Amino acid sequence: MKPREEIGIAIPISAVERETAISKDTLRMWERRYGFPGPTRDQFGDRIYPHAQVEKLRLIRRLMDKGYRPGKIIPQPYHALLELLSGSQLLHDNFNQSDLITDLLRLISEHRVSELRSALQSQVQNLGLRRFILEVAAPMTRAVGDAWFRGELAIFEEHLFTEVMQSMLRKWTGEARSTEQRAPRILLTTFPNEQHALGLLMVEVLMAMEGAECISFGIQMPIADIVSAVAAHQADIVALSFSQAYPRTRSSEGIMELRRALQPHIEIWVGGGGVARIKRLPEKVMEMNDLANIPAEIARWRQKSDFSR
Amino acid sequence: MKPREEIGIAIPISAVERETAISKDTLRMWERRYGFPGPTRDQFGDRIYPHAQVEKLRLIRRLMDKGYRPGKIIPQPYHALLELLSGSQLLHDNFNQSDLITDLLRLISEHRVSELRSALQSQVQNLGLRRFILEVAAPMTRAVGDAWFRGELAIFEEHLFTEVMQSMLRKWTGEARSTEQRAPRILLTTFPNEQHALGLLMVEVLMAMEGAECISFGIQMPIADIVSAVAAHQADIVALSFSQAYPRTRSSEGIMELRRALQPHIEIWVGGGGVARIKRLPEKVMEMNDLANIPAEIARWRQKSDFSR
DNA sequence: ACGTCCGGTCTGTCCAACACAAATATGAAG
DNA sequence: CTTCATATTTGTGTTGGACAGACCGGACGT
Repeated sequence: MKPREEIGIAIPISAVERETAISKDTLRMWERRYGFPGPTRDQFGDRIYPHAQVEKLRLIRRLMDKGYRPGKIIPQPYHALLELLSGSQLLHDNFNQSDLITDLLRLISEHRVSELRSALQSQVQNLGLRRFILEVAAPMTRAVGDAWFRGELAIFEEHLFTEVMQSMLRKWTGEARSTEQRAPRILLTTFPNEQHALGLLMVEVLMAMEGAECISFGIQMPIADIVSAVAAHQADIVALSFSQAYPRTRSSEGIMELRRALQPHIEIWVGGGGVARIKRLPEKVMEMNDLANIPAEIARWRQKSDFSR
Repeated sequence: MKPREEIGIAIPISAVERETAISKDTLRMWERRYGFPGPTRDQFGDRIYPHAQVEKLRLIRRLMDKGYRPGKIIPQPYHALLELLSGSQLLHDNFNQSDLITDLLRLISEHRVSELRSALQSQVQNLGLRRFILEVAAPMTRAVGDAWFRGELAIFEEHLFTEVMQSMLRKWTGEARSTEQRAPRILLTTFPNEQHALGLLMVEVLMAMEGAECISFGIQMPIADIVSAVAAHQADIVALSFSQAYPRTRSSEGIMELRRALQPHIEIWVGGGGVARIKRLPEKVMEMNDLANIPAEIARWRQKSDFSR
């Protein structure tokens, strides 16, 4: 139990773990192996990390998410890493970023909340819910995450965007629907420590539009509880969402554990930036790499279901 | 990096951390100090925890959230802990629990989701939004938390209730309102590590009904960010929600830090089960011990504001 | 040219044992 | 009953080491 006075500019190891999502063990290991980070010590001999080092760690974390390996990037100076990042990603993303997204981002950074809200609302009117999610909500969520990372948005501005978008999406969830077809009953959730709820919500709305019976449990559900809930609600499919930041080992390990615990006829669908990087998924797990595929997958399930009946 | 074969019924330490939210370090420390948990070892000498021990750990975790200390409860056998759990709060709460709440709880435990949803919906119709929140949503949130604690509801059932209620409440947030009176601009959020969003949502809806301009940042906002956001959005009031489980020291310390960082004319309103137990609140902090007081407080603010103009 | 197998290197997570500040309980004195 | 000082409890930090599995690059066969 060692909370103590903030040291102004330098933060303790637990705070670094929270901010960078790099575990304490790994931070100490890097220090031993690569000589970075090289935190100073406080009056009790505990590590405290200066702001600049934390910034570099964030950069490293982001590059690792893109596939770079620690040994190659940790020894390099900050500016070289920045170049790597802009070389790999900025071009691609800014290129496809529509004017609309850019305008909406500006509304966020200028704190014009009500204008943001009405701009989004009118997009829903124009495009319809389905295209709104695919062409506005999803790209914007990605753009906001990237802008936060590049320091163009404060974390609280990202939070605010999340809230506004959540309010909009929730309006279309959880309403009773009746369809002639057999509706797959889909249980939606995320693993523990996953904080991002937006991806899940977008999926929920899209699935509901296809006539699926969605039961969302929100974020952070222990695996054992997922198993109980599947049994209790007689779900046909479990849909899991993983954000970019979710540790690869955790996600693939967790998915395998879940696959083993569930009966084979229960399908597992996974999606989000956090699964794109996983190389080997277990058998009998569906990767949804594009929200636009949801209708096709639900149709496939219905066909399979009719056939086996 | 040590993913390896699951041993069927026993799980490695990382999985226990994920499932119980007790850190690896703490698990090892308890083993040394109290002799529990006593995991067996796999072929590599790593700890693997049998299912029964994980269940006891979950129980311990719940009791600690209610204020029990590890040293007192860890040595006790499983059944004794179960008794502690059911004995602690049962009397008081069942006494003034209305039939309606009891019925709704039954719908949750029997997994009749769509019926729960329509039952709630019709309550909104009957009572109006304001009375619905005060007389149904708030007491139910408390009842569900208690039922979970007593083991009558699984955690996934509490999650599901939260999602359903959130969907309902979100429908009334974030809509543009225009009032003649000067609307206080209210920033809503919680401190880091606070997971409960429902209280905040209920407050948001009630405040919005009084014509306040609510800007909700969702949960888990660092204090420094709150300060920046107040400046950016020129908020008049910061409203914070604390759930029962929130550590007392963190809340009172955090509130004091926030009070020091904000200009004196910015009001701080705090509420929720987590502040009821705090003895000394700093000067110039409003405690909202009842949701029903919100209209009066907003009226007070308007009067004060008119006067000082 | 392309796929596949195989050694060597890289890397994160686990282990042990200990240290100690802060939180909490306990008991004494006003 | 409150207040203050002292004792106990408890989580998080420390060092240093081990090693399984992921990853890379070269050799080989088709």
